[in-house]
Amino acid sequence: MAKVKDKIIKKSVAKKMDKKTTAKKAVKAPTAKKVLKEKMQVQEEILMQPPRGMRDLLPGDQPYWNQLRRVLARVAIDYGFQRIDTPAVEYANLFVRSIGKGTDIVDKEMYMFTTKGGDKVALRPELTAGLGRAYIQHGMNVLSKPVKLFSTGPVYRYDRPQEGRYREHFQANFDAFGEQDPILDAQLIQLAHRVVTSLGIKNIQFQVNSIGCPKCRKEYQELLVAYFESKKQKLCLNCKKRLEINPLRILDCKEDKCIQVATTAPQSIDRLCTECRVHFKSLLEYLDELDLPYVINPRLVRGLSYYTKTVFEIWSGDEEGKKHSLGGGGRYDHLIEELGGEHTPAIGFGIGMDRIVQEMKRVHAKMYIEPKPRVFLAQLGDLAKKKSLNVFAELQKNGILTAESFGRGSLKSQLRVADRLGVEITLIIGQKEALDETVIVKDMVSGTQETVNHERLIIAVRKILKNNVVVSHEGE
RNA sequence: GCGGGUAUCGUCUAACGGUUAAGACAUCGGUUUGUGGUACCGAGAAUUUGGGUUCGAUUCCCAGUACUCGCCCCA
Repeated sequence: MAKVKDKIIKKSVAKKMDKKTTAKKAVKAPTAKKVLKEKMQVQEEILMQPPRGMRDLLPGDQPYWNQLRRVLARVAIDYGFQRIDTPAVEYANLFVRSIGKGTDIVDKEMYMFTTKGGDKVALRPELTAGLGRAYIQHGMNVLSKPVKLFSTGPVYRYDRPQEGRYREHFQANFDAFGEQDPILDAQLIQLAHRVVTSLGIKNIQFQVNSIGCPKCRKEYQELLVAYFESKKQKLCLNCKKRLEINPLRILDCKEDKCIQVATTAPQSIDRLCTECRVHFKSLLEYLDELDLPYVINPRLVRGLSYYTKTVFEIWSGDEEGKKHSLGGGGRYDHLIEELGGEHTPAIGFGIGMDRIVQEMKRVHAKMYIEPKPRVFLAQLGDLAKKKSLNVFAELQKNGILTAESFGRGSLKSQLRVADRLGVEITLIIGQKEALDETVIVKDMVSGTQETVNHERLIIAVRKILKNNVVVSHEGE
């Protein structure tokens, strides 16, 4: 924490001060003290760590994230989804209306605050609501249907952090507006499947269910409440409360006794109205046709109240039989209407990017590694140092990715860095070369080097790189 | 929000209640100043915070914090 770092600074500065005071005179002591004090104050203020549940995505993790981003972007194009970005902050009411009162997300887990202007706003707990808002606001209903939107970004939930569960996490959303045909449902599941499998994640399972439309769900819910009322004594404390607020979620309870009660409870898929039953049936037919790994889970409910008909989740299983939820979604045929738009059937799903990355690591998935520089530029002496910035820019302009360590003085230490980076060529500019307008081109593999004029530099570099590529291809 | 576990350099690990808190890896510098590797030398770098017990706490006790596991919930 902050005080740890204070100590560190205190200690190191104190030590340095000792050295200085003994070596020279105590002239600089007051400045050092002042610097120390300022540093301590700053570190106290910022605590040297982000708030609870927030974390950094460090460079070491980025190859996984890059791979994921690339796959998402590619799949979005393939399936005709267009990118959209909406703000992380929206009016709180948007989420209260869409996700629904009585859900934990809204009641317990939403970051809400009042702005200086007095607006009640919230950090988005999911992406769909904002997309719906944008859809209405920008009149996307006039676009040809379905309107397919793809979005990624941070979402926020005030949870207790755990592994794979953060207060800020990243979701990717695919949503299709304006089409009620169940083939869209199937296509979206296919898309989700494509995303995870092209990342190398295996042992995927989809769970699907239908929770009906408002009409048949109401009848079902009444039936369910009646059933649970009769068995109320056997339910856990939480579920007794749920009976009042959100009875569907009792089906989802993990308590043994509730599971027992729930297994014999009436199932929503048995109580669907004709329209919903037909919809669900044809979805299943499509899924069978696609040969996707799915099971029907009659107890799958989902925590957001805007869902209708189809709901589904993506799970992956590990060797120990543990299952990890990667994402989920469903149909929300009435959300746009509830937000004040015209009747627009829609379906969408979100995946947790953090959890996907977690899975990628677990299965040692392929990562996307940025191209590495194959050339290093070393300089020696003041004049060469000045020249080197231009040479560097020249190389970049010609598409030659170049590394450097301009801050280092000795040629030896620069070559050491070059060696560690595994570059194939090191360019050396010393005092003499700077005056002659030449550069030493050193082949790091053979160790040979030649001095070339500036004009011939790019050609010389390209020649060596080209030869190396041929060699390495033959080697493979 | 509730319960359990854990906490030492950047990382991984050591230290009968008494050490100058040790080592490895990594980082930086050097081995006569314009050439990589190895080797060798050197430097910086930690007891999560606050209390208590004790002559003395990294070590024992209590609390806070963070991480972690299970619940709740979810992605």
